[in-house]
Amino acid sequence: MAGGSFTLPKPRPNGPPYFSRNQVANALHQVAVLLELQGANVFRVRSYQNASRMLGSITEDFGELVLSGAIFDMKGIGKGLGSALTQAMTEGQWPQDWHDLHDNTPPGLIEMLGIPGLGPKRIKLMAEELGVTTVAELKEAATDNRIAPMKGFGKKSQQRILDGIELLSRFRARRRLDIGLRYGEAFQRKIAAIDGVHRATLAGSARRRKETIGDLDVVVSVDDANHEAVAAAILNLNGIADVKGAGDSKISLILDTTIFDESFAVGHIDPNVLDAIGGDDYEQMEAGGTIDAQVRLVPPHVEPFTLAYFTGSKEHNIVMRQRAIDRGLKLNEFGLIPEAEAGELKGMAAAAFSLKASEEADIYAHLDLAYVPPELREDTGEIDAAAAHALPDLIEVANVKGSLHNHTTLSDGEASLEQMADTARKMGWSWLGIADHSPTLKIANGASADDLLAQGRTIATYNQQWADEGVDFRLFHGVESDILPGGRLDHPDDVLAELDYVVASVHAMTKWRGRDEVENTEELLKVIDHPATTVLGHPTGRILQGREGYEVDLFAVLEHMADHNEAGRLKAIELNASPYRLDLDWRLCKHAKGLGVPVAINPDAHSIRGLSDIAYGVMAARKGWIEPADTLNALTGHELAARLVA
DNA sequence: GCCGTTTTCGGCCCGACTGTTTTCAGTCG
Repeated sequence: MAGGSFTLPKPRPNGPPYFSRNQVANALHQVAVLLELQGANVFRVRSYQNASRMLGSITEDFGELVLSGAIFDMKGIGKGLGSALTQAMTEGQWPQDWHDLHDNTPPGLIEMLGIPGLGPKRIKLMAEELGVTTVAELKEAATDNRIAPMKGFGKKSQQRILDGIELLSRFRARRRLDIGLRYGEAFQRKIAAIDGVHRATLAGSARRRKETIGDLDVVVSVDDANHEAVAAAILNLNGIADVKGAGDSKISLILDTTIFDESFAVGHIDPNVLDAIGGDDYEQMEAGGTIDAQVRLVPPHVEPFTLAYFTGSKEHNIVMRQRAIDRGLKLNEFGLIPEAEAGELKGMAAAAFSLKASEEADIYAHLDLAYVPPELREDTGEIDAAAAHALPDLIEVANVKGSLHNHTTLSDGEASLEQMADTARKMGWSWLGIADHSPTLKIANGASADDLLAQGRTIATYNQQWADEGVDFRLFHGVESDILPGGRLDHPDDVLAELDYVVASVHAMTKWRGRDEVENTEELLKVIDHPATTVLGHPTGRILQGREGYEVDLFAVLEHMADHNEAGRLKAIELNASPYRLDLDWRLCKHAKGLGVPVAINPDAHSIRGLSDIAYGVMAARKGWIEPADTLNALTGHELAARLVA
């Protein structure tokens, strides 16, 4: 989750506290992975993972939590982890055995975990028996037929490892949300159209709207009488490159682009960004390609349980099951079964005694919970909120009235000001913000101050025209200003004063990625302090599956922005809606919301088509617990104008 | 490693599938 290499974070120079919450969560995650590879007790591993995830979802000031000792009261933090974290935060030292774990684990083994079908046990065994410590050595061992003869392995395992290494190098095993959804929805539609299918639903991480998707899950409800025929029809669909396995209730297969009836075109990304992340290679990776899919066939009365089960997340399911156990019930993919009645029966047989559910909501109701939208099912507090009937009323695309960060032909956009405004109106928006690039970003044809001011005069003319005609639409005029050294903006103050707002963004990625978290964070705090800055654009600069963002303590940045907002100065954080970015990460949205920092969901559109990327931004915002009132997008043009002046 | 008003020890979610076995371990979600 937190970016950076797989090494324990270095303490900041001016502690205590010596580490940011990001860094601690990251360190805990690393230790969990390393312990797994050492063959440690799985429950011990889980406690590190739980602690790491918990840190990502708390809203309290983490440094204070540790320094005051309140950390020991957090669920999932006991004596061991509590004192380890306290020592780290107050003295700047990770426990010695965490360092030892790193020293004793070749990095290649961590990489091997990304190979499908390989887990910690078998990686450890191969390292011990064959001495392989890198993916390259593993490939060599498989090619030399040294893996198949090992106990517990065989020809098929060996081949699967070779295939997995190939996959790892091509896709890093996951696809972006937009790509995964396109495959998933195409596949789901084809299955739904088969005779005898009651319902086909896309489940898994695609339904939860994760920013990347490992494989697709489709839950299909079908009467027993049609089960076999439907299974056969699915295997005959176009778009299936390979069938990996077909059991009674589960079909595993690989889809390729022939699943699409129309031609497969990928989304748009700035050419300059594309170049920076490998250009053709990156495009090829996403255009050509395959995705794994699993189909589960179940009878209709079982389907809600199966759908809930395969929507996950795994962590959410674990908490749900525990809640069921507390009520004398057993929850699985077949039902919610009273322990006493089912006795020794298992699986579908026990499901005959299940409580009834015709929709997922019934399952939650049986457990005294409000229905939890799929996006929230990550075990980051949604169960407690559902128990208290305090779940957020999540934002929807229909709530969006406009967006602030969009480009025109004045810099590197494909569409004119008029075309962008026209499209926004057709989408039902009542306002649109134009923020073209600033002069320093030459590669994106950054506009000069004169051209920018001329654009402003054009916008004023249009706004007057619409007002005269009684049209409920207006343009806001801003700029996407590069953040220059020292946290300065890219135009003189008198030019900035002419604008409605400024989106301040980092583009000098090489420089920013070469620096540490402390320096980067300080620069951002400075640019936020500039009176003209309204929105912090794509806050980490990450490109999903392309490059990591620069190191930054976004918790500190958000807290700083919160101070400004409390003093009445609007400082919003962007959730860049491009499916290539989705930056701010959804995991931090909830934190922004808790601090009262408005979220600006921005398509960063470089074309009229780019405006529709708002949908992905809304998906990520929903995942981050965002309600309409937490955003700038749900404001009317009139309301936004008032906020920008204040 | 965490947790606990039936507990400070002995649990910790659950089942399917695969490939390897001949009753099961590993992986996955």
